[in-house]
Amino acid sequence: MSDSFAQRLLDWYDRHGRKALPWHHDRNAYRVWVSEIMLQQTQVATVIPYYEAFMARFPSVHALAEAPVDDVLGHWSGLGYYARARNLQKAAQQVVTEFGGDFPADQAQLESLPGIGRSTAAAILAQAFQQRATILDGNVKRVLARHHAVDGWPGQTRVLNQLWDHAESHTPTERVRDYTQAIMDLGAMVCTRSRPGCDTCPLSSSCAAYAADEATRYPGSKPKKEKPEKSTWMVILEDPDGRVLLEKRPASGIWGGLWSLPELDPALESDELAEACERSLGLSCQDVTIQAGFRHTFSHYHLHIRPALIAARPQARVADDNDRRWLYRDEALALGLPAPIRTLLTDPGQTALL
DNA sequence: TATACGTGGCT
DNA sequence: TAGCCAAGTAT
Repeated sequence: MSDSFAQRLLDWYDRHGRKALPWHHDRNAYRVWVSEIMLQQTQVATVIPYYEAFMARFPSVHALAEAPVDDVLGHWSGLGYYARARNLQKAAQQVVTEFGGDFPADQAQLESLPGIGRSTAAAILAQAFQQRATILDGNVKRVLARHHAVDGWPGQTRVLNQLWDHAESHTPTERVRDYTQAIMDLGAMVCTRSRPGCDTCPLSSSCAAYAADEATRYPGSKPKKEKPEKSTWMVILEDPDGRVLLEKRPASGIWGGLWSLPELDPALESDELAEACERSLGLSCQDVTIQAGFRHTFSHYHLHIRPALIAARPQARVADDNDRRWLYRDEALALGLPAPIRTLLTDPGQTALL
């Protein structure tokens, strides 16, 4: 065992740690990997129901590799960061073709797979293979920034490198799987962002921030920047049968790869929408109704969404049948609709449309 | 190095 | 309540 830091953490874990999360049973590299990807920037309570449904549908790396991508995205819909889902399937296909269906127990080879970075590779090594490896997620950053009174925002390379150094130096050679879970659990349950439970923390006796009574000063906060305001038209094109036109979004950008209502150039005036639909979608429209807009806030900008209900004339046809489909709402919900668009389609209270 | 990428919980 | 943040990675 390395230092008393790790030992105190393990003793605490034995009494208070989380040991019955869904990915803790039937533990193998595939199950650990899926959980780690879902848990990136996403809280445990949010992940659990998605994880259960995902594993029921894609129980093995082969099942995931062979599935239609819309099926994978559909199971991810509502979780956010959809590149994770597309990368997940790409990586599954690579594991099958390049590694014979077995995840490599090697840091560099794991990192060669899309969506797996330094910390996720280490988590898989520790959790699935019980190999000594060092993780550094948000919880660990907070614990270490406080324990060593590391100044500055972890987004800065200098600060990040310091945290990695501390993380490496504390990683024990024995019980790495439990240690890795322990330091994350401590961050999630005791060394929380606000109101940390220093009174019950096993590390308080050596914690520099606690000694200075300044736990919440660490880690340093991100410099704040003004979020730009963007705007878009979202058109609810309805054909005489009551079907709605959806289009598959490009793989990059917001809601990448998901099916959503078509967007139109925000510079268009409302009386130009019908003509714009005819031009860009190749179908004839009538009866444009502008709905109340609403603002949606993302990590880096605000988006003002202006919904427009447009009736398509009978026998309307669109170009690009692969990328655009007329669908009844129930069918639409089975696809990878992102949550805000799903709300538009299903919540009459919000839009007074449907 | 900075920015893009989502959604939901917390204060 | 509006802003901050969460089991990070890719570009």
